[in-house]
Amino acid sequence: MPNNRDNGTMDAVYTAPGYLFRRMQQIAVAIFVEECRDFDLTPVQYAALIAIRTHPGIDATRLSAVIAFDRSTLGSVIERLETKSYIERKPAPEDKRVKLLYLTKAGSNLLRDITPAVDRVQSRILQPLKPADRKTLLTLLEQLVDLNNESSRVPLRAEDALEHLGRGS
Amino acid sequence: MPNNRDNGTMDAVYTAPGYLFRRMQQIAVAIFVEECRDFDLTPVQYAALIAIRTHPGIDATRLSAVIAFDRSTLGSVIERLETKSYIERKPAPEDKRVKLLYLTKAGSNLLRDITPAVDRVQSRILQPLKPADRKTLLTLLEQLVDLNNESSRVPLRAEDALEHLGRGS
DNA sequence: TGTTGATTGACAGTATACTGCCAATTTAGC
DNA sequence: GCTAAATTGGCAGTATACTGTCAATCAACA
Repeated sequence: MPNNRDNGTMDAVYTAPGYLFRRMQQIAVAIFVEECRDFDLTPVQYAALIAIRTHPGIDATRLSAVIAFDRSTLGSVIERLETKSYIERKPAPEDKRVKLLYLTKAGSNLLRDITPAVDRVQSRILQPLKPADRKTLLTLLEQLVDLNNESSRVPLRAEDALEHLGRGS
Repeated sequence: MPNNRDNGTMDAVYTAPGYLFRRMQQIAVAIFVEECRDFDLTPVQYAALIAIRTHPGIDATRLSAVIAFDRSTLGSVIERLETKSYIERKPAPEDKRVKLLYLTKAGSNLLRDITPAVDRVQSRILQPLKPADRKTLLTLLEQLVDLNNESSRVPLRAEDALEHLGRGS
């Protein structure tokens, strides 16, 4: 078999940034699931909980902007978090359309308990690299995500949450 | 509002590798969809087609190993590709369990036509970075995916396809 | 003030991803 | 050769993601 190495077009797939980012995302999720098996929480649910803790009383639309997750997807995420009693959804008195999100005590406790596991996740993802390379990759990755923000379907708008808080206070 | 900058825990989310890889994957998919709007093809379907072209007569299980996609997921991907007549599924004569995958003429033509768009996708993903940084990031990313291969739910096994070909020839 | 336009949350539909489970089939061990 | 274990593809169930659409509601403007 002389053509073991000339899989040709497959190499183009294996070295394409799009393919590599997909693989890394899958790997990161797999590590998260493994480390957090004891807690009934997914990566997206974790990010949502952190954002709600940081911005108590945020609504779903603003939450989606703050963590850059799709608003439609977030609907079911919020529903699951509410079913598990980690958050509460209260109608806003001054606007009958919006529902304000608050962390419950159970949600707060969960975040406290899961933090060490999540720290291990982030550490394990980059672990195979040399420390200097980890730093380099992370810096470039942050830059790239930021510079590509507008190419995303749901660009990150961290300020929107403050706008919202400005209303109430 | 004095605490604009101390969103504290959100910064931990924004700089976490897991979060950044998720964002980059979403961005990469968004760019793919935009560039390939004229073609009825998703990133996963594209990778599957390339792999089938490279390994004609591969079966679903080996295909999942060659592109490192989940076998269950791949079932519906293959079904969609077959519905769109880009591939054919033929029963293997020597093993009644397996169904062999082949690219059709339409699939072949599609790959030929879509290639420039896919090249633009890969180029656009890294475009915001300086050329030297693109190379650095890509190299580190390739290393990281390779070193984390076993942490993936479906590790890449490029050789399995050759094993399979060894049977028939 | 009354209508238009925007916003919010909900829903339907499609496409990954992953976990399990299952039947048919093949292979391995005895 | 016969049974047990492994393989293959399919299916059900859950969880992202994204596209649309829709009704209720609010805001802005004529």
